[in-house]
Amino acid sequence: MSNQTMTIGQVAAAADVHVETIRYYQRLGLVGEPPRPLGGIRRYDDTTVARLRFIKRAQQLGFALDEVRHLLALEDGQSCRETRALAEKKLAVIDTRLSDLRRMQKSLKTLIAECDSGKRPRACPIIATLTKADY
Amino acid sequence: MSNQTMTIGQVAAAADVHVETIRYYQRLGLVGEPPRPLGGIRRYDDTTVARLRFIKRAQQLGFALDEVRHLLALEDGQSCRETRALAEKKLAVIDTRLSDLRRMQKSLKTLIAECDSGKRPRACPIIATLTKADY
DNA sequence: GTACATTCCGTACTTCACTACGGAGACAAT
DNA sequence: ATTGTCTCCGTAGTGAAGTACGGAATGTAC
Repeated sequence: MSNQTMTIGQVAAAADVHVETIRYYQRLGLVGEPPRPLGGIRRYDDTTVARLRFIKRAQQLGFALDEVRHLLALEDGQSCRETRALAEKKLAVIDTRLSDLRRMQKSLKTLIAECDSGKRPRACPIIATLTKADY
Repeated sequence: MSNQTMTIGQVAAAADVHVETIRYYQRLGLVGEPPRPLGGIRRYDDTTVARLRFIKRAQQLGFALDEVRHLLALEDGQSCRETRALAEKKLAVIDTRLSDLRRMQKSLKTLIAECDSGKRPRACPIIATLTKADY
């Protein structure tokens, strides 16, 4: 299963992305292009599938493709020192993202709770709150 | 201060957005366009500033402009229930995102710790870590 | 009353992450 | 060996959320 046997379409199906997306990532250099046998078709193995899944998950975590490129450099890089530094930078990004999201979560929870506690004023408290003071 | 006295530029400054953004929102129907006195300039009052701040905060909470349009439409109608539903949908998205990020944070922290303890395997385990887990 | 800043309005450009399209060549099944 | 599906490659279009540009009119300051 690890030898180059899959077509791009099979890789796409396995990673649950579109063929065109793979080709787009290849253009961006996020995914490699195996050599094309003269007058033939490129073949892939499951490391490409793994890479695509990685990209997908990183994206779901809110990383832009440009940042994913750096994450992938962790995998491709040889220098432990460099790898560590990158990992730490990404960790800081994640920490920031987490606290941003926690703030949003808290606001929304409060708003919903106010909605539920029948003691709401005339207007919807969500609207009222959003209309009011600066965060 | 509540009568139509401000120019679009003053409104923009007060709400901390660009003039062009206001005009863009006007095109989208998120912000109204006061009538233009013949051969004159439109004047705004601070309700427009409030509206722009509302849009900004809703965006910070993760609402897309299209959803903001919905929120604004509900502002006059009393359908708190609908607004609540919208907020709850956003909250669910944020919750998912948070747990994904926490997982990523944990992975990276582990990675960095392994780096420090010097017993890191030959290859960077990031892709292995993130690829294996079924998110 | 002239210089400079703003407004108005339309159109076009930007970035991100794809998605679609079109035509030629390749491969697999009948 | 013909049909049909895939692959390859380039270019172009999409949608979200603006941002930039340019020319004419209008407003303000000195």
